[in-house]
Amino acid sequence: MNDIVTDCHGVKPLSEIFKLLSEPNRLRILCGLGMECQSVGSVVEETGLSQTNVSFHLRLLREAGLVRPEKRGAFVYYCLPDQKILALLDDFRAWAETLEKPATHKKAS
Amino acid sequence: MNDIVTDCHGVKPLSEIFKLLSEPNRLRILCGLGMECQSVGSVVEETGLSQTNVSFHLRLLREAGLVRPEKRGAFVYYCLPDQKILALLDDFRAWAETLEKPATHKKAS
DNA sequence: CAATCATATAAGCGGATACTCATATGAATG
DNA sequence: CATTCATATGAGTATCCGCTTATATGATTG
Repeated sequence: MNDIVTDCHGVKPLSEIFKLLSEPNRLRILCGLGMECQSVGSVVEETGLSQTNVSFHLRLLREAGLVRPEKRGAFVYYCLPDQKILALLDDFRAWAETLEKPATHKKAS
Repeated sequence: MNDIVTDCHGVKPLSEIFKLLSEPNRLRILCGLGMECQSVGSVVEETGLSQTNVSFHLRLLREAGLVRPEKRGAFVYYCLPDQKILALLDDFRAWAETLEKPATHKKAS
């Protein structure tokens, strides 16, 4: 296990995935697709973002294969091709909550 | 499980972690600390990055609690406070490799 | 087929960020 | 204590990225 330490040069593709997840709105969109596929309009409504902006984010996620579009009439529904990402995100969040940030030292005034 | 889908608004802190991991050099640095603590100079040597740049990245990682500094004489060694992140990164990478990117449609010429 | 609705794309702006150069701090060594 | 070594910080710059304002495509409906 932990093959990652044996090949620290192959982190580029992984970092690109993280870049996609590093944008709060994008992560929120992805997270919103967790329960079920959603149309673009539905995502717009749920997030409060502009339609243009949502389409833009969805495109990035789609091009990376993180979401999959599905045409239904005039609508396009976006789905998670693999629900496993939700578990991964949860694992990460659980771990993140255990992080102890260092004391920011302020001088006593 | 998958609490993340029940609270898509609390993704901000998680996205900040991902932002830290989204920079290839930063991820490479973190990855290099997997086996053992390393001094700044050692990281510089291993990555080929400038000392200033390494210090800059290490600061961000440190402030987030992802790495922990340890003074040893004139040197500062950086360590992973929690090796679990290596497993998480590996899980993510394994999953990322299963992603099917959509066919970029080119016209037949 | 004209109009409308759902979604996608293009161009541009403003802010964030990764990197460099210069410099500062702080420890070891003579 | 002066010099050197290890690391950290600050300012400046160039690039990237997210968002908006148009505009385009493509499907439905009358």
